[in-house]
Amino acid sequence: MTLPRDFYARPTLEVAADLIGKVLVHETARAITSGIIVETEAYIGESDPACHAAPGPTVRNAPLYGPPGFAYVYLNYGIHYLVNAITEPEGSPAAVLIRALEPLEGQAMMRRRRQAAASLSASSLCRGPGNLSRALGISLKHNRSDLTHSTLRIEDRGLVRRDVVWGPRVGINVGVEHAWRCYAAGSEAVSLFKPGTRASRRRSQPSG
DNA sequence: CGTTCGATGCACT
DNA sequence: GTGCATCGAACGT
Repeated sequence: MTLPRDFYARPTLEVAADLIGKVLVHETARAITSGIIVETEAYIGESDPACHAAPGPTVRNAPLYGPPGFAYVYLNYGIHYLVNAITEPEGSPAAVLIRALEPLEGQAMMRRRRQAAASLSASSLCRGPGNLSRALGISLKHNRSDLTHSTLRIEDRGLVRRDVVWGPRVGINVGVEHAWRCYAAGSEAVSLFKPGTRASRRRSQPSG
């Protein structure tokens, strides 16, 4: 079943944990692509410096202030679309970023959309927030779409509950003190899975 | 194996 | 004009 709105109208950390093991689905005329959510991050309120609501309401971050259960999609680094699910009651700006999926349906279409080499493993197809958007064909036009009533949705398929691990959010330089990243223990589809390689990436600081 | 850096577009100042 | 909630190629060990 598709997750109802009250699933999202809760504290963001609860939603972030409960989304692990649910299924993100994008249905088009051509194909259904879907995957099991194995990694999320919470972005909570104007006091969270890494949250897009930190500067207060703007045109861009308006979906964060809207009702829960809607998608907040935006372009990052000019290249990647990032998918969030709006949480908490309307007026309380918060969201969960979906960072990685284990591919379920439509793997052939995912490979086509990503123009992936045949050697690319299935667990790499939707590893990372930019990659999963590309594999599922999600773009800016999905911003503000209703995750409870649209071709882009999140379903509960009654899959076995996963062990969930919390850690610091990645890819940001502020708000690092919060352990608001959450992932399924042992999943190879989780981003930065290989210890010591991808995990050690850091943004270089301009030196004076 | 580890780390660095360019691509690329838009919101915000 | 600046700085991103990223990715992967390229380079140095």
